[in-house]
Amino acid sequence: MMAQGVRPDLLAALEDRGHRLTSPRRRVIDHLSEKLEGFSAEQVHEELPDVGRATIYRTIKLLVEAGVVCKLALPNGSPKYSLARFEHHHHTFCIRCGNVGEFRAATIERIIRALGTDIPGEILGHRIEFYICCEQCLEREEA
Amino acid sequence: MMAQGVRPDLLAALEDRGHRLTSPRRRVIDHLSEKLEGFSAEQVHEELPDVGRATIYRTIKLLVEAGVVCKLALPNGSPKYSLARFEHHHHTFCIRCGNVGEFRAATIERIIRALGTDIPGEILGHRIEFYICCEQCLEREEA
DNA sequence: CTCATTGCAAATGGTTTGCATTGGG
DNA sequence: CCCAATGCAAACCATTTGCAATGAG
Repeated sequence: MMAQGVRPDLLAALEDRGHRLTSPRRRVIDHLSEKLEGFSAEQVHEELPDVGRATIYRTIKLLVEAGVVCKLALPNGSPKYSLARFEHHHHTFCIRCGNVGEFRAATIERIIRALGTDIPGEILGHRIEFYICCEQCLEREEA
Repeated sequence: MMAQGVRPDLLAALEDRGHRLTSPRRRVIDHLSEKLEGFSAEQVHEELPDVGRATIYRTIKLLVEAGVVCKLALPNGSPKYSLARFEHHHHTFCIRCGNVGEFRAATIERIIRALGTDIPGEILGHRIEFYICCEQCLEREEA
């Protein structure tokens, strides 16, 4: 796993909204910047034991509000988060290892717009999730 | 709201799986049978005060496992449930009143199958949710 | 200097569980 | 009769909040 430095959009998310760049927040952002996969709030707390639990939850919430981190509600278990890579996208969730991925598909958006007639009321947003067995887990299975 | 009697599929869901048709369970099923819209477990508990909270949660869980009730995880707030009306379907969630609806769209399924190539790994399932302002709320707004 | 932010610990809230009692088959 | 199911209360667990202390700008 290669370090790529702090993600500038995470820092900007706080600065642009007038939040202070305190050292606990910087620690959280530095840590999340390395994340290539989905994570839970509690997991981040375990990985950064000397940042207060409340601060971790509060910082993640700020990042979600700013749109640079996505919150994924799962049918069971606590919510998973992931760094937003694309402007608008959907998620994949590996039911084996729990990793959250991201994908964008213009096709889907077009269909969904056409689908408006099937839906009673005004469509304000949508969410699409794919439950998958990811490539790594498939490989692991073959081995 | 017109009573339509107990939904036979809810009763069958318990019988077929070897669960007893006790009177608390029958109370829950009778009550849910009248539900035209989404509900939360806690809401059912309020509406049936003399059925133990634990029994309500346990019964709903049985019905979800049997596939006759759907569990809808929302990005915030507790899960909502709804009676399953179609074999395979997706949900609409009104962000004003919180009502959960159901719709089926064969088109979507076809597209999704074609989309497999965009997704790394094996697709095992999917979920689509629409966040809407439902017709009732739109009307209410106009008034 | 001042006020946003922190960190702890306590509170919260929905859900689950342990266990003695009950009642369906 | 017997074991599954109940109901209460306590336990759980992730998340939130109150509040005094702290530190960024």
